[in-house]
Amino acid sequence: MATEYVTRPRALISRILSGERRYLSAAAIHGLLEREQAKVALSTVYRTLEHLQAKGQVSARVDPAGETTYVSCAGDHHHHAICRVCGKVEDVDCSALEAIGGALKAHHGFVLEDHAVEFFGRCSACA
Amino acid sequence: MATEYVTRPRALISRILSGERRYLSAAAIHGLLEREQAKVALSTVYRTLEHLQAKGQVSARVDPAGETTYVSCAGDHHHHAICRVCGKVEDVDCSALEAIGGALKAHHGFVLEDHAVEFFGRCSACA
DNA sequence: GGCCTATTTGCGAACCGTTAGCAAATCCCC
DNA sequence: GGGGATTTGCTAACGGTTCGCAAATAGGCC
Repeated sequence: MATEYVTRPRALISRILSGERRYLSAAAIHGLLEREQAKVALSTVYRTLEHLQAKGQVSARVDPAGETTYVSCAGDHHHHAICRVCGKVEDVDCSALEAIGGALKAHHGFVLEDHAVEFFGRCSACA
Repeated sequence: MATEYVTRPRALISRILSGERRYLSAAAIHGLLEREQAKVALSTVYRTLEHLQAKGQVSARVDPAGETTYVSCAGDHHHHAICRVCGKVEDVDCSALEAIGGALKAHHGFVLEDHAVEFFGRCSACA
């Protein structure tokens, strides 16, 4: 059965992700690895990202250009505020949204099951 | 200067989009056109979609698989509730979100400039 | 420490949605 | 109907992502 190995590429990628609180593409991570002389194949980066996602340690976002990007991320339900200048990601809880469920039901007969929210602006350092 | 032509492919695609209130991929639209014997090149579908987007008549969304999908859509600021069963899209105004700006500023020093929201659930017909 | 087997990696080719180049067709206006 | 700008169709290229398979690695066991 599926025993899980801790390998060098996985350790490196996990470290990079928890250090950089920004959405990074697979190619960007691959680039950072090269910069520190670590030879890891791009396909390994993709597979590791998929693996970390399955473990709930990373969440993914597809940017408007269609490129998938990744941040390290605790598992519980929350949203992200993304700085347009430096890319920094802040965790946002928004219980405010639950309230909208009632309005959707009343106006459209729509039963709300889930939602996705992203905030864009400037973080404290870039304001 | 850029005079704008109304052509057969553009008319067909506009009609399909305003008829189907669901997010459709370029390939899906191309398929619908074929089904009605209209011969339009896939690249024309892409160009028309880009054109309609620029005119503010269509809005795009990149699905988790990275495929871009399109709906006809009025210009003013609102969000979409997407039925998970039939794909139907309802327009949702959510002034409730404006309130979150204050909390973001207070907790993280984050200056909110914009947001993106999507709701998922079941529409009245599919509930 | 060395061995064994399942897991993971690296490489390259394949894939798929999307974009670009260019000649032919189309639209609009006079 | 004629003429010039815009749009289309076709095909090839592109960029990100996935896949297949043999070589390398992790980790338990003697």
